[in-house]
Amino acid sequence: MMMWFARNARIQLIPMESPPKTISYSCLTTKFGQMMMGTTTVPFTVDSKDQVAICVLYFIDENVAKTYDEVRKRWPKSDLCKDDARIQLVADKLFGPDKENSEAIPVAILGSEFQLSVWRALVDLKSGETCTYSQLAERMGRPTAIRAVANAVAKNEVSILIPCHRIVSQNGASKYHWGAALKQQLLKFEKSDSY
DNA sequence: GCCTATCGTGATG
DNA sequence: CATCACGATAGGC
Repeated sequence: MMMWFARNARIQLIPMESPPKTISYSCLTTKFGQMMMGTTTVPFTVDSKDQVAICVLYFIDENVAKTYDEVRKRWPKSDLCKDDARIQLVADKLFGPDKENSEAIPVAILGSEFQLSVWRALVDLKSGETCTYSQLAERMGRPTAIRAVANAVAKNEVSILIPCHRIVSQNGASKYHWGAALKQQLLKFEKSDSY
């Protein structure tokens, strides 16, 4: 069985102040299909050393070229550098046996305060747990900003790691950037205890 | 099903 | 700046 990310992997969200200068990327084969991962380097908060953080994680739903174009379009000012070795290193940390007690996975994000708070709320959702857009809005203390929350959810660059698939609409309609079918698969898998 | 309230974004001038 | 159109929504009818 193809490896999948650890169920209770801890995600450390690191806000960026500007788009990454360079994004090192490569493709991965996962249980739910091919993905493209991109990383950048961000400064540690404690010392001045840099660390590698994931800033892009897209499903490749058609082909690599199309997904590359999506990344290119989202990050027009960043240099995209193919770097299989670096991505493999990160992937080895992310996938495999349950990493429940291991170190947090650094994820670099760029967005408004509102978007950051939505994404932080998403990361708090546990595997197998779902939440509606309106529940999320209420949790943020912005009960009427439902559409705004949905917009922010949709801007998530890092699928799976920021688990936007766990947000569902109140009548089960539930859209997803990479297709409602994949979203259902992910949810079913997370509820099935088949890690 | 259609209609409308709602609100952060991004585009546009 | 001001304005406008646009959603991965929800609720009323």
